[in-house]
Formats: sequence, structure tokens, C-alpha cells
Amino acid sequence: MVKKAITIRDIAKIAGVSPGTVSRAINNSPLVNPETRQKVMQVVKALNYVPNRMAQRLATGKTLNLAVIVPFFTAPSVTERLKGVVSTLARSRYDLIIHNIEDPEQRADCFRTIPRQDRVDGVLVISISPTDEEVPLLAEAGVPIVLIDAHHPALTTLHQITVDDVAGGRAVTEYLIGLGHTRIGFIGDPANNPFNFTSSRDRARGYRQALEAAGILYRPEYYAEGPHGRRYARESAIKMLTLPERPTAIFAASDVQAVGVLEAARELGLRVPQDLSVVGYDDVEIAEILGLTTMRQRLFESGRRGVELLLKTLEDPETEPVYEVLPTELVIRDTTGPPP
Amino acid sequence: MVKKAITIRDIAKIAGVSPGTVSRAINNSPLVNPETRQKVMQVVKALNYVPNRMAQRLATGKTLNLAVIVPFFTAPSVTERLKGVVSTLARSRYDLIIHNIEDPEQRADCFRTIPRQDRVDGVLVISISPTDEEVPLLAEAGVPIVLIDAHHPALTTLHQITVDDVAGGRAVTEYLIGLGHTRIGFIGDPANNPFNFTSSRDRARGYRQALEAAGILYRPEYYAEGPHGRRYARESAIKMLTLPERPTAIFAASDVQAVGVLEAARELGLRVPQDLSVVGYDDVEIAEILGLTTMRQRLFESGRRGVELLLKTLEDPETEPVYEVLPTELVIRDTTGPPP
DNA sequence: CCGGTTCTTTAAACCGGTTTCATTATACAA
DNA sequence: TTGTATAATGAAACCGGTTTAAAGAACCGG
Repeated sequence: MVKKAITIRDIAKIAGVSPGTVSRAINNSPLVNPETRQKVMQVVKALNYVPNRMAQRLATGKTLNLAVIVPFFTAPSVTERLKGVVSTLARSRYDLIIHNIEDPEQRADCFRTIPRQDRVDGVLVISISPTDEEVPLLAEAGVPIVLIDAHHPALTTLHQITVDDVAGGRAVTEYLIGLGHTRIGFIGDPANNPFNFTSSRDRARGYRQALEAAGILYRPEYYAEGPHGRRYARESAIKMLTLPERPTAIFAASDVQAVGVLEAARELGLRVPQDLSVVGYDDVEIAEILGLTTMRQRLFESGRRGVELLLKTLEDPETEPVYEVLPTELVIRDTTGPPP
Repeated sequence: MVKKAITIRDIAKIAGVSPGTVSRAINNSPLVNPETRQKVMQVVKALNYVPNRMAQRLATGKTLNLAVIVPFFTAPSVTERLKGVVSTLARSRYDLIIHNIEDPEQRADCFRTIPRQDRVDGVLVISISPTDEEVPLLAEAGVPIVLIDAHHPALTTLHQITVDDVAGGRAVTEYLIGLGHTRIGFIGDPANNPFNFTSSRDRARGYRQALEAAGILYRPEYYAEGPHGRRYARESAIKMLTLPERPTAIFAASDVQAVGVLEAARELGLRVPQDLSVVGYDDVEIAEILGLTTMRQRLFESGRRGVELLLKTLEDPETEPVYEVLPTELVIRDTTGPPP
């Protein structure tokens, strides 16, 4: 039932040459007579022969696969970066293998088992900063690795593409302070989390720096952290906005969380931006739809750039490792204004 | 510099057995003495040995790869289905290769080159219904294929998971008619498109059926089709809503397009739902956020189910092909009401 | 006409596993 | 004690390519 696949030896026999010659003919080796090549190619075409990929891979040691490791595929910011990766890779000869990480265990597994020469030729890691323990795993991996939206100071041999989240957090907060706000809340992800997500933590750091620089006292009741997502952000916002002295502005560590804040405001009958200013982070599509003021990151671009660096390194392994900080840009829309 | 990888023969030598025995020990073959296995496994662990995947693949003829072919990764409904796929596959031993299709040429290429035994063990196709010419390619492919949100009557040997878009379109329209609307617009994708996307076309068909059944005349000026996306939908809606006799309700073929309609309404100063009712399709996250009435599809579920069927077929190739129609459900939120 | 190149080609080794087949050791029944 | 079934193992073939080493053929100048 399953028709036997044609092998290089079949072609060789029919063309009256040796398998080695067929291989050379196919791979445009200069070590083959043009006439012979033509004869071989004729047979190849006639039988519709395509070399077995796995055999090629075993023989050459190249997999022609790249892997991308992403955490929760669910977050729109992650998907957006992935789009950049996929679309840049579309025209290359590499296949892209996706590894989704949904719990810390998987993560350790991935770092251990994926970056191996026999599995892939290169790896992209999105939004997962390696821990100190993981550094050696990555530093000594057998294949080139590029970190996107992730970094570790010790990994000087890897390409790293990041944004300056501390500066971003500071800029957002300074903008709110500039509008006249002094009671500014922050809602983000847990600073300590099993995935070592650093962006929320860094943005919070920038937030505190800006407050301090402006001589505004940091108030713990204006700071909330919890699981990523709308629901938790909404709950936190409600808690914060029903304090005796509520904040007049809330800075959310992501657009998704900002949406939760907007929902809370609506629920409490607070007008945005008259009663409450809200700022997000990322500028995913929903931010534009809702008219959310936010800090734009070049998400798609980060994926694109990561692939470029990876391909370049695959071509020339001596490529100098790059540490690139992508710019951010505050996009002011309709959810921010002066305090009431 | 590159440290030579450990092979099964190294392990064999150190453990004092033959490579064959090591292979059996690793693969839990019953043909190996428990003591021997333990001895071997000790060495394996000590040297941190992991079998070379490519060699395994070549030897077994299994690639341990599955491919998923998706069109524009950009559409949220596609991403949602993909999430179902990725998350269901997470715990399996298969790797997932993503093929993004952005133009018709790539598409033909994919159908021709991907479903080969030496590349993958199985294929998922999302939202791309094969054309008549492509049917033989898929029917005679060397590996099992599952169509998700896609179908073709001639492909009786493949699993197919679809929704009844005609019925869905009809249901939405009937709902609007039930509210009292008679001037109902439709905005969707081109019925004839190079990708053979069928969902918008089918929903439009249901829309016309419902109108006809209710004795409402179909008006061409109430029907618009164009490139998927908010922008075009917004423009079409504006055109439609500035007609001398404007529709009192608009049915958009997707939530993304419904958002465009909402933007148009806002721009024109029309209140939703008092002046205009809007219904979307899919129930992606943004629909919930915006309170959009929409026809819910189990997007995530469709991906999950597709993977289940594929895995089952890989385990038992004799599995009967399934043609499954997933249910839809009208979710009524805040964008629909009686006509003004 | 001979030795040395250059150009082609073949045979065989190799990549690193799995699997078949033969062999040996052990257990058990007659 | 012998014969036979059973369990465990090793040797070798195999998967389907690529690549190296060796060899043959053609051509050159001297």
C-alpha cells in the first residue's frame, strides 16, 4: 500500500552511475561532468525523486531546523514577536519548530534538550531571561542562540535583543508626573516569578526611580502585582481605586493589564481620563482600538531582527555577538490627562 | 572546540555491552535484563547522553515532527486555533513545525512539499480549504492530514473539523430579524479569493438564506466584501451607513471586521446599539472586552481536537476518518438591540 | 614514449541510531 | 541426563544520504 520511496541508489542504477555521482550531481558539485549531470538530472526529474531529508541531515550534520522557545503563546505581545519571526523566516530554507512553555518544568527541559546540534541548527528564545543556573546550559550549547526580549549579563557570546524596561517605566511615570499626577499606581506581574520574566519588574523599577526623582513618596498600597491577565489587573485596580485616597493615574505593565484597569474604572463609574488616567505598555492592537495611551515596543521588529541575527550567525559563525536595545516610544491617546 | 558528541557506541563500550543492548535498554525493550538496563542507564545518566535525533529518525523512518500549515498568522482567530494545537501537543513527543502562508504561491508549494514521510509524520491544515486541483495532492500524501476549519467533499480519507458557517450566518441574521431589523448589512472577505477561504462566503450565504426566508429583499448596497482587517471594514461600513437609507444592523464576518464597523459608527456619531446593531463572528478576546455580540466558535477547541485526531491516527492508522462539525453559539452582549 | 597533472568516477567508509538473526546461557520438563 | 523452550546478548545489516580515498582516463610537456 505504501509505495516504496525512491532512493539515490535507484537513480544511480537507472542512470548507470554510482550513488556518489548522483549525490554530487544533485548538489551542484563541480566534481561532476556536465554531461553526466544532465543525464542524472533527467532521471531525477523523470522519477520525481527528492532526497530523503533525514538521511541528508544525518549525513551532513545539519538539521535545517530552527527552534523558537516562547512562554505562553497566549499573550498578544508574544504572538506579535512570533509573527516577526515567522514572517522573516518564511523565505529561508529553514523550518521553524515552536516550543511553547507553560510551566517552569518545561522550561528547564527546553533549555536542556532543544539547543542540540542534532535537533536544530539555531534557537530563538523569546521573553525568557535565563537564570544564573541556566547560563552555562546556554553558553555551552552546541548551536547559536538569540535572546529576544530577554538577556543575561553573563551571556556575552549570544546575540541579545532587548528594550530598556527601566527607562521605559521611568518615561511613562515621568509623563504622568508631568501631567500633574502625584498619586500614581502601578499594576504588574510578580517581580519574582518562576519564569524569571523581568520586564514587569524592570518597569516597576523605573516607576520608582521616577517617583523618587520627583520627590514623590512611594506608597506600597499603590503597587500591586499578580498573575498576568485582565482579570487580576481588574481586581487589583478595584482595590486600589476604592482606597480612601485613590490614585489619579495607573500605570499597567502591559496593555492587557491596562484593559483590566479600564474595566475596573468603568465598573466603578470613573471616567477615563477625567477621573483616572491609564497607561499601558506594548502597543498591541487592542491598545489602538481602545485608544489606550501606551509605551510602544517594536514587537514585530524584535522578532524580525532576532531571525536576521541568527541567520547571519549561521552563515558566518564568527559574527560578533550583538547586544541591541530597541527603542520605545510613548504613544499618547485618549486615556491620559491631567488629574481631576 | 566543538566537543565531540557522545554516541551509543561510547555508552556501549563503557557499559561493557553492545550498542544494540544499549538501544534496547533506552527504549524500554523487554528483551533486556533489568540489571543490564540499570547498568546502562547509569552510564547514560553519568555522561548525560541523549540519542541523536536524526539517527533515530533515519533508522526508524519516523520524523517525530508534525507540521501545521496556517494562513496569515496575523488573524486572531487563527492564533487562537494555533494555541489549541500547541497546547495539546506540548506533552507529546512530537515537535511542531509551523508553516505560515502569506501568498498563494507558498500555499501550492506547501501542499506539494510538506506532507512527505521524510519530513513529517502528520500535517494539520488550518483554515485553508483545498481546491479541486489540490485534492489529489492531499489524498495521496504519504502522511495523515487533518483539516481544521477547512474541508472538501472529495477528501473522504482525511479527518475534517469544521463549523457550519452557512447555518451560523443564518442564525445571526435570524437573530437580527427577530429583533425587528429589516435593513441588515453584511461586511466580509471576498467570496472569491486566491486562498479559497470559504468561511466568509458561507456566512454570507446563510445571511441571504435568512433574508429570503423572512421575505426580506436582498440589497446589493448592503453587502460589502474586501480584504480582511479593520480598516477596510471601517471604510465599507462608513459607505453603507451614509446611504440615504442606511442599514440598522450590520453583520460582520469576523470580530476583527466588527471592530471596524464599531469604529465607523463612532466616527459617524451613531450610538450602538440604539442607532445601529453590530454582530461579529468568532468570539475572540476583543469581542468580550468590547462587549460585542458575536457568534462564538470553539477556536481553541478546534485546534485541540485536530491534534487529538491526528495523534490517534498516528497511533492507529486504521482509525476511521472523522468529519466533525463543531457547534457555534450566539453570545449576546451590548452591541445589539431593536432597530431605532 | 614517459611521468605528471587534471578531471571524473567508483567503491567504500561514515553519520548514529534500530532491528534482525544467530548464539549462548539458563531453566525446566521428561 | 538429555532435550527443549526461554531469556539475554552480540554481531552485523540496515536506514539513505554524503564524503573521502583510490583509481582510471585523458591530456600535457618534454
